[in-house]
Amino acid sequence: MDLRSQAILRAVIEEYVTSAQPVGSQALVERYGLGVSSATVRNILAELESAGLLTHPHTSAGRMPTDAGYRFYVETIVDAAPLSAVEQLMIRHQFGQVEFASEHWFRLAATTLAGLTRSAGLATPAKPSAAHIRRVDLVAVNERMASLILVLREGAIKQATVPLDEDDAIDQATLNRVAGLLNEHLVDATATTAGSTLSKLDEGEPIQRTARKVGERIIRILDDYDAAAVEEVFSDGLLNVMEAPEFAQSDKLRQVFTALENRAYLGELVGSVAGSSRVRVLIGAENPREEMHHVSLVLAPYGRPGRALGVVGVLGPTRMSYRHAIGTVRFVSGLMNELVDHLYA
Amino acid sequence: MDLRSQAILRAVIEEYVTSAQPVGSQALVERYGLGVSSATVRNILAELESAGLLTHPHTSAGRMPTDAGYRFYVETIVDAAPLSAVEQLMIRHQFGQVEFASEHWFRLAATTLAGLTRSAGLATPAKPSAAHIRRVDLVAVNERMASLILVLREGAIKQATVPLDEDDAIDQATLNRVAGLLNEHLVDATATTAGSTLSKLDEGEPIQRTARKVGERIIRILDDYDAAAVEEVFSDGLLNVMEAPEFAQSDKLRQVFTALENRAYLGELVGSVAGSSRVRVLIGAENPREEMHHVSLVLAPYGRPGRALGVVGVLGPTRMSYRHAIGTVRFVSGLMNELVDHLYA
DNA sequence: CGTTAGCACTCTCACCCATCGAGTGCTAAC
DNA sequence: GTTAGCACTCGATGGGTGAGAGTGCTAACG
Repeated sequence: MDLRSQAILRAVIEEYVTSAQPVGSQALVERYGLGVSSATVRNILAELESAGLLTHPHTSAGRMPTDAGYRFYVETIVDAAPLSAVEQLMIRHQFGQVEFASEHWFRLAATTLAGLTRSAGLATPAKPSAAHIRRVDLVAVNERMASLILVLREGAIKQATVPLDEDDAIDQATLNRVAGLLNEHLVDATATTAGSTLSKLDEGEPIQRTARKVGERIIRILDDYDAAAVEEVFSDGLLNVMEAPEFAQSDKLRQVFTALENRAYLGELVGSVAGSSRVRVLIGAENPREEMHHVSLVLAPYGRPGRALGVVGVLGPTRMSYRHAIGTVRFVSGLMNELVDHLYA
Repeated sequence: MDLRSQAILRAVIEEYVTSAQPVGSQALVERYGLGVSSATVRNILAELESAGLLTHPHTSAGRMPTDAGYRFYVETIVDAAPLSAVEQLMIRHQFGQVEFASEHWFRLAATTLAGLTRSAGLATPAKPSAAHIRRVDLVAVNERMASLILVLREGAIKQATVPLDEDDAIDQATLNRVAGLLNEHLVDATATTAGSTLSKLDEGEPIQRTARKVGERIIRILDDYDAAAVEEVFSDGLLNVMEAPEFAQSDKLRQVFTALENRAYLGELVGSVAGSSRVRVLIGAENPREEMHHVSLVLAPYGRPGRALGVVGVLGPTRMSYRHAIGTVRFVSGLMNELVDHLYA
């Protein structure tokens, strides 16, 4: 496609993104220094339309981009707009303020994305392919119950109660010895390796027997953690999307919200992105989900392939600033990469 | 007010709650066996209107309740509708499925309320007036940093990193001794009592010196926890509210959502409810917040007065089924009471 | 041959107006 | 006190109209 046509397509898209109104040939000539008359622009607009990149809501209206138009724009016309140094610094600072645990970061990522793009921010926690034990702790609750606290290398903390029999060790001092034993043997273990380690414990010895019982509970927790699909998707700034004029009659948006509540769908989405290592853009009807045909997603994975993977991204109207969104998502996913790396360093 | 008028007010409200349309005298006579003609009903409707309990959108339209009408209905005409035994059992079962920690319960409470009332469910965690230490644990991260894990009796787990100097104890074995010392002295302490206990430690002895340093960090965590306003308000089912026809043009609802994002406002709300021990109903313009004039809140506190207090509730259009909402909120707050009691038993 | 001016044409939007019907409020009779 | 009857009000609906925006086409231009 010739360069002038590209410039005009770009102008149409960028005008439409800000105004949310179909763009006429006149307006283009006036607002963008194209150096040609409106008639010429009209000819080109007609070509772009027959190429499927623009449409017409009706004969006497201006042009607006199609999904294919946005796709072409994203892939060939513009590059992502990187964040300014100031913005980058501010975001890094914010991440420095929260506790050092992946459980907290992903929420902040969603909030940050929402604020920067004035769209909805989405993020999932970095889910490890197999969680590793970092620390085991036992606290006596009463004569029949202990509270188990399990710290994972991934930054998560899990808590559970373990019932104890009469022949188990039940006072805090003994529980401390049990926990000591478990820490000695299970640090850095996963669900799989923990199993074989435990089987070596001596059933005859009381401390070891209790340790084994607790260990089995630990394995159940790890299994649950590993097996859970998308454990949680945090979203923020859905309000921003509500403010877009195309969603004034909230019908379309309600469908989007409903789709977002569907765990299975989110799981698919995350899965589809996790493979690649780049920012993925899903424009309108490119999304297999019918309800999402009026919105676009800009998603990127973060974390360590094969270890822990999460996804961050932005959801907005198809009429969104892809340049800005892609740049922002790229930066945030990069930052999350760094953070997760620290957990494994 | 005479009984027949009450019956008619009740009929208007219950009809309006389901139909969302102004109710005419004819419809009332047909659908509710009132035993009088529509003309008589009209006379009474006019009285109810001059009493301020009903309005008119315009001359030739039916009647709809005012906020005062709903208020009268809630206070004198109907009682709360208790949940069926089956529903109660199902809910109890669900709460049995999640981990035993107040941090999880309040989310489930919001989700449950949303589902049962088909409105938005709100819940805050039970915030203790002063958090109590239940367990301290230290894990070596590297030569310069330890990870501090603090378990509170209230069910919360806090994590922080503690920087260590050269002259501190830094290997895991030593950290275990430090943690042991802290557990020995600080279990059941609050921020206040922990301070005086720590000051008794001997600065000359290395283990005790490190313990003191960690202890100071612990106090900071406790202070933050105690001082935090409403730490979190979890809401679920905002979509249910979006589906109400009065919010078809999403403008009003957007204001509500914006108000809900305001922490300070939520703090006020929670504070206002925490005092009483009953279900509190805030109907439309009774709410001091202008943005909330088109919605109603049904709130109830839970927890132990003077110890840990949280709030659960429902947000819906003023045109909501108060009977059902009040019954449901009452049950859920009662259930949460039981659960929190277990933490202190 | 690409570019441009001119112009007829199309379609939406906003506005007006008449009609319709639901529901009221009043009056007079029961 | 209750009811039938009736005039009246006011929103909703639908058709008609004019203005305006923007197109597509044609013919002239460099």
